[in-house]
Amino acid sequence: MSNLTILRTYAQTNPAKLPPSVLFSHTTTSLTIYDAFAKGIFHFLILPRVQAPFTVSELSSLRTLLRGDKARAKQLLTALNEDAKTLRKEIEEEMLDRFGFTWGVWTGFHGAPSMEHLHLHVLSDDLCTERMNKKKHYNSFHPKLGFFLDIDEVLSWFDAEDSYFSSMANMDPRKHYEPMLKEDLSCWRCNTSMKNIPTLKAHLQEEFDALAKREKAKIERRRKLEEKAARRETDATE
DNA sequence: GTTCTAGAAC
DNA sequence: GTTCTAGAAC
Repeated sequence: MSNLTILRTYAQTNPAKLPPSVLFSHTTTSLTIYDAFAKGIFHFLILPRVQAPFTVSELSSLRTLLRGDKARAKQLLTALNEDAKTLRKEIEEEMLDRFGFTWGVWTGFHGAPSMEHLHLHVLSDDLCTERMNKKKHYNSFHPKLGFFLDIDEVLSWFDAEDSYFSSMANMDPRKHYEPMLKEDLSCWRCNTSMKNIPTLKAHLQEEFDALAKREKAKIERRRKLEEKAARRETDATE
């Protein structure tokens, strides 16, 4: 099976036949799969299943979708966005269970995707997993570079002027998006420039650890306050 | 995606 | 000398 079209194959397969190592969940219109090369601790892809009136080729990428019927595209993206909201809640529950706090989860498309078939990334913003090894991996998710297209931003194009919408829909991936992957490395949280990937990853890990500490302390403070309030309540009724 | 490697950076 | 990147080949 070709790597470039594996997502297309999944999108055309009966979900019951997909292995649990691939499939996380599905609905009548979409599949949520684990990203095989997770760049965040949590990293999923939501794919639209191939169903009329959509054709395989219209669902090839965000670009092909946006260049097709506009109303239909908006409806499909809105549905994917709803699936993503549900998924984000599930991710946050698991974050609390496994890590004791929650952190950011991003939802968006790559401007120049490397695989066929529309796929919406839903990933946690830690970005220093084992699979994060190359500048282009990191830059493809950097929220300030423009390669990663947040779904809310994409949906906002539908409410903009037609000329703007069509300019975004017709953007040349090779000319517009691909050069962004070569930008210098910088921390997306604090903007500090980083000389290479190992340095960046160590820095991101520090940022993450500091965030974990702050967030857990916040949760603990809240818990203590609630405990105190509950105690006062009991005292008052005694 | 991975592996290999030349050359740059340190 | 070692670490790291980036491009080519697969």
